[in-house]
Amino acid sequence: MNRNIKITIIEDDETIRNGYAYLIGATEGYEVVSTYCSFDEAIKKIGADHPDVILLDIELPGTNGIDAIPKLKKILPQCFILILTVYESEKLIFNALGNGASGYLTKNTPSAKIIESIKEVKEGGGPMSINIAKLVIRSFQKNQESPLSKRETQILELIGEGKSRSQIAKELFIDLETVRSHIKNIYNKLDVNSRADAIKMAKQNKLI
Amino acid sequence: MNRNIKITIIEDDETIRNGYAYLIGATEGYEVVSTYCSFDEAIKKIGADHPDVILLDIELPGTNGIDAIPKLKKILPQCFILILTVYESEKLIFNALGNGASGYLTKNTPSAKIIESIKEVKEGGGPMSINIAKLVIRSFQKNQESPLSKRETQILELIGEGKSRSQIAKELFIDLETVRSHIKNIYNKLDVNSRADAIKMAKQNKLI
DNA sequence: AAAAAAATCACCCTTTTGGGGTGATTCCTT
DNA sequence: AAGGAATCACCCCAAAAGGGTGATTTTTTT
Repeated sequence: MNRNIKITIIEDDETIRNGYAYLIGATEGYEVVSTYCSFDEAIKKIGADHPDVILLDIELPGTNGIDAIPKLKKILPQCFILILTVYESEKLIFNALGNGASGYLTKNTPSAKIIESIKEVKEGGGPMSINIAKLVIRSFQKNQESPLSKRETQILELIGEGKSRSQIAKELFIDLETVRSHIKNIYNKLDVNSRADAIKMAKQNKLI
Repeated sequence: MNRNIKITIIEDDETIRNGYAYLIGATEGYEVVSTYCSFDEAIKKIGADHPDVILLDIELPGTNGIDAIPKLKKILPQCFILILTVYESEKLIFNALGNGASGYLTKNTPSAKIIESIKEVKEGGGPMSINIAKLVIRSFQKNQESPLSKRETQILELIGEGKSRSQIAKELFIDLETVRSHIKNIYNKLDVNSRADAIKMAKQNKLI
């Protein structure tokens, strides 16, 4: 017989916390080993709980969920962290994933799906709600009607990699002056006058 | 009654092409309006087909699938493109999504899932095979055992945004010399001696 | 409490880079 | 034939980058 999947819930809203705990605990094969109302509470004892999966809220009193992720990972490196939140902000999601979260579910996710996601993540899959998947895909989509020409886009990409004019010139087999010329045109088109601003503008408008 | 979802398949392998065409065509609500064995063939006539969804192979003779995406999008801006391939390379997937593909399915995807994905993408969802989702999540995960300190990582990130020492100093409310010092330490730890190399190394090792 | 690591600042030095201006040529594509 | 794209040239100067060396103060870890 398989061991139960051990789950810890960190969520400040008591109703939601108890709701999830009941929901998950009532499911065959799942076991809620502990619940906490904040990360700062959790950190004291969670090491002894050794859960397989942590359901982590983002908006917590004290240490927020995003900052909590790496600290939890440090104590429980093998543990999978599932973010459960109402927000769908691009930055938040990417930060959470970047910090070591294994998945991201919004709170409107049906309970069956949450149970399924816990199992998925435990087995090495990457659960993402359809909304998150959409967001991620959109975040990759470049602007199709860029004001920049192909060459200009290419050069802006290299600038984004921190390369100097001369490095770019070498890489593209063109003259240093040509690179300068392209950069001037880029600055004109984007209405900026520095590398940092050009990169910022380009990323905002998904030109690179 | 709802209109059928119109599908075009661009795939060079005849067996696979016909297989998919049969499979999809036999499904209620789905209609294969055309099939092509290459993008260069397709481009001539696909405008008149106005499909809702294009199943696009990556490894095509002539123009490859990745380069084909923006060109297809230009002719059929409303059309969704689903990449169907054997490869799961990170770069390929991100390029495809960046060029305007709406989803990505590997060829071992069960046929039922393909049908479902077509519908999903048509309704604005973002279909991603579980493998792709994993890949995307992994691509966001930063290296947990970075040799760099927090401050160093932070500064390296700003360098990645093309910011100069003085800009970084202002942003972090520290002295220009301190920034220099951090950068020197970063260079030492990463064993590089330029911004571009540091960024490259950092991205390779997912330090930023 | 001691040791190690991280973060802070200082001043030496030289070469490279960056950004602005202005203009010209060639090559494609429309 | 016109316009955009890509190429190259030369003017200018201030700013930035990179290397070296060393020191102080916090913070973290042992």
